[in-house]
Amino acid sequence: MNLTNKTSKLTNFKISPKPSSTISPSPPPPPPPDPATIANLILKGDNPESLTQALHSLPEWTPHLVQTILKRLWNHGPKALQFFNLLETHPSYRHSAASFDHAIDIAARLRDYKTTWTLVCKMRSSKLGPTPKTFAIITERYVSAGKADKALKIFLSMHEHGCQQDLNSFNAFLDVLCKSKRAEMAYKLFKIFRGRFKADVISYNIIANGFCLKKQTPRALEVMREMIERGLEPTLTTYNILLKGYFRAGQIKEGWEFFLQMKKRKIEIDVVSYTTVVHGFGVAGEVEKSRKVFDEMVGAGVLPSVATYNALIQVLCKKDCVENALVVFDEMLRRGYVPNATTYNVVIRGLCHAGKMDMAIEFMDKMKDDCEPTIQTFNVVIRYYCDDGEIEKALEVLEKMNGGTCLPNLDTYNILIGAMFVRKKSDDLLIAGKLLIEMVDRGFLPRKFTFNRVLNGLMLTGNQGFAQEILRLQSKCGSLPRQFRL
DNA sequence: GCGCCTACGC
Repeated sequence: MNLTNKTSKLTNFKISPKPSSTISPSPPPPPPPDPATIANLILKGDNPESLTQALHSLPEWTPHLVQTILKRLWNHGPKALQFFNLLETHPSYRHSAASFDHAIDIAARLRDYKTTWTLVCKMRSSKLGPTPKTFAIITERYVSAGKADKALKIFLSMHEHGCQQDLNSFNAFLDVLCKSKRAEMAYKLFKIFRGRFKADVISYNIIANGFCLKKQTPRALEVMREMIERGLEPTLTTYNILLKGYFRAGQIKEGWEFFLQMKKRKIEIDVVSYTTVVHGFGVAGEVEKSRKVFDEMVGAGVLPSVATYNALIQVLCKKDCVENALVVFDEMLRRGYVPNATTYNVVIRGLCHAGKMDMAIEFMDKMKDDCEPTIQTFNVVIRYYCDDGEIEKALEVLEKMNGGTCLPNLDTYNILIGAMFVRKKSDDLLIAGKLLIEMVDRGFLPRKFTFNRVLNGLMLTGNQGFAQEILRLQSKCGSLPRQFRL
């Protein structure tokens, strides 16, 4: 047995089998394994054999623990899949359907379709699926990779994988198309298949929302009329979709009139409607109207949600000043609301934008009492440090990420690499090269522009050798699976 | 299964 450093590290964290020197007759059970520790072990473990051994020797694997670790490794696709594969040979643990879905999502995001379908086959032979959820994930990834036709074929062949299509999966597929701005294609398919799947209000809502996302409110209205003609009653969701559509398309007046019409027709306006209007007015620069609607809703017997507060706080940050936003933030706390990650991210962005970096960092620490910082939190702070020329501080934040909760994503790398050119320092270019290698290693594909920029920089600063290395990496990337934004 | 809040189109 070859016990490496990595395995003894496990002992330090007390997640290996109990020590033999127990005094009490019934020793307390070992503490549950800490997901962060295990995730870091996987990230650092470059020796697959010792890693396998370490993971297999863990006392209790649960689907929940596996899920948590996969989530943590989300921005390191190759490592996440390695982890998933290593557990497949575990003597007793068996993957759950949810873990399979997660691994399939990661493989498809890496555009590693061979692995994706291998996992689907394994899922089937373990009698865990594939489920409609699995197909929603796969088709979404194909569509966002620009392969909508392939996604359609996959949807239509679901039954060959032992998964029957029904109205729910049809709606889910339409939604995938609409969310990636393919409302026209979704609408065509909808017309072809609505009889076969007995399209319902939700199908119509999805299509209407698809047109709204493309700022085509007249088309969305058409869809709504069509549903009425066919004897389906629009729901509050239908109206809220249209309402949002007007504001998103910049039709503020139309949006407000639509809202008044909803009131007039005695439609029970809910917190979503109000949040839409508060946000819509604010984004259009109508801060006073935004506030007025916010104040009105309580009188109308509709309580604001955290999302409503988030909308108002964001509006004040962007169109008024961060100080007034903080007043609302405090008011929210006084009324017993628990801010979520969006609340903090909005406030942190506002503080950064106002040049109050120290306060932003304070909020980032305070945030941990209520929720975990997200990738957006880190990216905002890194971006503003870079803009301020505080490259070292930005890199410190990156270090923190790699040692902790949230791994850097494509945006993080793009922001940082971009910042390595402002000081015209040779050392910065070396860091840019290192970051480029790291991001490729983690399954992100840099744009051609990024490669060329780093190459030029390295050549100009006399780092020909390193430039050669980057060049080799670039040619290797041509055949690598591609990954893009989340 | 759809709708509100971070982030949005170059």
